[in-house]
Amino acid sequence: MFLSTTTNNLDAKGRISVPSDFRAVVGDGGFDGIVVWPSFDGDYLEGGGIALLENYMRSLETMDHYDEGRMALQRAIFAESRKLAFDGGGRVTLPRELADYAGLNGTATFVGLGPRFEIWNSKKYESHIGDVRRLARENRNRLVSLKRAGGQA
Amino acid sequence: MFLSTTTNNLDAKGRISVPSDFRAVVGDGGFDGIVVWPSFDGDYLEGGGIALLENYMRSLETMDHYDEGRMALQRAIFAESRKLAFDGGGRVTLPRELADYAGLNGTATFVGLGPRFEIWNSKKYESHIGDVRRLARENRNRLVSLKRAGGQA
DNA sequence: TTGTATCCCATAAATTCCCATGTTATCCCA
DNA sequence: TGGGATAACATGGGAATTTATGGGATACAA
Repeated sequence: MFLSTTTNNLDAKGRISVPSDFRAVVGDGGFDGIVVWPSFDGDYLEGGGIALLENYMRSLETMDHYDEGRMALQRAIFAESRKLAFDGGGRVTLPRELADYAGLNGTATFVGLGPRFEIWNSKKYESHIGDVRRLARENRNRLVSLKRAGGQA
Repeated sequence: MFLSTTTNNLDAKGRISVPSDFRAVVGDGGFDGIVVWPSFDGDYLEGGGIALLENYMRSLETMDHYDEGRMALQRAIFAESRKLAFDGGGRVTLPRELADYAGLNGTATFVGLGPRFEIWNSKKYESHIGDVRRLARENRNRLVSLKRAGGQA
């Protein structure tokens, strides 16, 4: 599970350290790295381990072959995804088109969201997170009912 | 279940002993430690075992993927949480931003609340607990009716 | 060649691990 | 039911390891 938020440097070669917590999560799937694609919800990147993409593939298989949504998801996620391997220091090299899409320069912010994570321009994320906190507070009552449904600690 | 209230020292390295009762509770989920995040409700921290976050994750997955509130909750909870592993002595290192958020220095107070717990600035908690007692007294009748409706105790 | 992608090495800072110690709680046995 | 032995806990300090990060050197391709 991807947790927490970390801001790391993006160097002149396009390299960035993946937070060590995140590296520990993606140790499965036989690929030592992460998978990243441009979000279709905004100008940031989404990513996860290879296992996440395999899950997506399995759920797509349950959808109708000519379902518009299915095809859109396939194109938006699979076609746009890049496999990024870790170097000896736990970094990946972010292809320029991905960095450009998310407006990344100097630093980038990894945001853990449970099963997947996002990579944001650090400044944009800071201005975005305020709204998120407000919305979360407004929706807190829905989480309380989840707590009741959800078992032990 | 997290019970009782304990005040422990927060040392210069940001380390603090997790009460041994609490450590016994979080032995599940394959992670030997706790998860802590800043409360939505005030300047203190909330925490629990990794299993609590996994429940949140499962429950959020049952909600509509494009629900604004769902996404806000996901961002606010997972992105703000930190996994804190126990050291050999049963302590965790509290990241500076969490300690700052809760105004912790010198000591901190762990408050067991059943499925989760809170971490407070000890002084603040002492002044807070007075209000809590008053509220509990005012709501005593509601607890009695619960007892009649429910099972034991 | 020129830009790009890999790989290797170096280093400062942060984090984790390990050991020591005083204190408190628990156990055991006469 | 007194202790006294034993174990568990909270806590401090230092050593060892891991991280994050920068800078070459090398190989490849446009």
